[in-house]
Amino acid sequence: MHPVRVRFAPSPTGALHIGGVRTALYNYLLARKTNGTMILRIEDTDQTRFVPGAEEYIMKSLEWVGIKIDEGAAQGGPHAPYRQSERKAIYKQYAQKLIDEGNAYYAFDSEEELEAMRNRLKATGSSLQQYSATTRMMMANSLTLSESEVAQKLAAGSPYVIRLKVPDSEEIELSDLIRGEVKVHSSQIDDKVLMKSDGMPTYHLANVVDDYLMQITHVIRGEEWLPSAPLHVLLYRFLGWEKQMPQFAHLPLLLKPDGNGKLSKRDADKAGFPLFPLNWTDPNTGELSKGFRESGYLPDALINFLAFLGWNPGTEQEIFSIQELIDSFTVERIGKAGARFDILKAQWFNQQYLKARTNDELAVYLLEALPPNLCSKEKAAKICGMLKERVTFTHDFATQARFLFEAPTVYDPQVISKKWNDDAVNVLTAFSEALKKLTNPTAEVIKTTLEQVTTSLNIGTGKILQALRVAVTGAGSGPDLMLSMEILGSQEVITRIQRAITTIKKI
RNA sequence: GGUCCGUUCGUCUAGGGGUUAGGACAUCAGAUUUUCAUUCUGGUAACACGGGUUCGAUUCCCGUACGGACUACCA
Repeated sequence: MHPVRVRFAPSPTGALHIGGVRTALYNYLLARKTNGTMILRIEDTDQTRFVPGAEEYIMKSLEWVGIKIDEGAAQGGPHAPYRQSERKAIYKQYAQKLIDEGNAYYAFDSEEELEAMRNRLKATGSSLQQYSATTRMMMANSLTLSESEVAQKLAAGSPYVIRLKVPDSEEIELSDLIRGEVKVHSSQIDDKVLMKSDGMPTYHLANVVDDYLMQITHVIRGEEWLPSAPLHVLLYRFLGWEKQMPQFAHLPLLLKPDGNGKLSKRDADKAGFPLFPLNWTDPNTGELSKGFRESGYLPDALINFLAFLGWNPGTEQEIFSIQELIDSFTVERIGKAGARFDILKAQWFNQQYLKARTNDELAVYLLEALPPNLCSKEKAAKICGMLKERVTFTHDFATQARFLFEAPTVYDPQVISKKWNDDAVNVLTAFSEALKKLTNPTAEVIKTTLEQVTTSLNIGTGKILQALRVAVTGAGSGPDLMLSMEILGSQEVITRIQRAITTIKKI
């Protein structure tokens, strides 16, 4: 396949939704697979929805998940600027071309007039309440007004928009890589606003102009754009760019985990999982939205999970590195139906990736949760090695390792009532005595020591193991006890056993 | 309402005119681990419905139902 030029084009109106991350991912995979170019274009044409920090957030998020941008607002490139607000003059020029050639027109209607038009149409029982071929001649625009009236209004600075003059009766065909041929009749499309009264273009114009100018070969975007894709085809045609029109691929939506509909923040909050890559605090409301990173997910696990929501390689392999995804990705294997977001599956992926990390890599997650200088790197790596089979999230290391740094203050009452008895106390007493004779014993040595004690007292090791565990850790279950005691050190183990014997007696 | 898109186990999905409809997550049972977790083995579980076409349809066609997206001077 020839090198593609693809773009991810978010608008900086808030945190980057996980669905957006998947769109970016599919674009990225295709770019890398074909040795093509990945472009990040900031679509900030809506000044009213601008949110400070959102653009930086998007960039940081993509960086975290490992999607590297070749051309974009931050890295520049041959088609700079990559921020639409900085390309205002460019759009204006093409809007003018459309007007000059009779494919667009000025419209001066106020909001109230538009509202009145829609109500009028509604009252007649019309199925469409649109500014279109059937209604445009009843409105205030350069089609109905005389040339001098229009010139006068323009000169007087009356607010206006530029609308596309959609042909009234024509079948518009478009070919989608995922859905095949899609046909829409032009009567269903309204005379979309191309330039807003503030001088900014709308998405429709800006997107077509930029995709052409930036030589985009494939437009991979969410399914919500499918209904307006025929409009974009029209725009390419009127601008004389039909031969250079990119190929379209409209991705299936990410759906709510239960019930139906597009996945939203509400659903995520309700089900208690994040919906954004990184933590995000809304500058206006101060509301904090949890990120996958802060919730303990690994970026490559998240990417693997996301890649499989709407795409699959056709083999039985489930775990894919980003490079493997790049190698096996094809748009042909993208599905058509929306995919439910199943956080349990994401957790499983995370667990698999955590297990595959080296102990040294994992040590970072433990260390960052601990007070400085409490634990050496080597010790942290050892602890993580012991714990890695039992964790789902990065923060699990710290919570599960807690007993190694803090002696228990409470003891699991269930274990005590079932397993704490004279035999246990006898073994523990003798065991701690035996430990005193050892220096830095390994798990192996500790184990044989314990077995020697139990055999000499003629008590099964299994009978008292739970008691030992509860004495040392406070809990009835946990990681390998012998290894835990090795890490704790014999002195600490002795102290804990003795404390347990005296405190539990009182209960 | 209209337009467009979609529909295989609970979920993500493979498959495709004749298959014991395959895998993964979840779930259940057993084994291992003298705990829990991990791991292993096994089980339950799906072609939305109705018509065609055909010797045969889950697969192709048409409807119906259901679901979704869109229907802004938002993207």
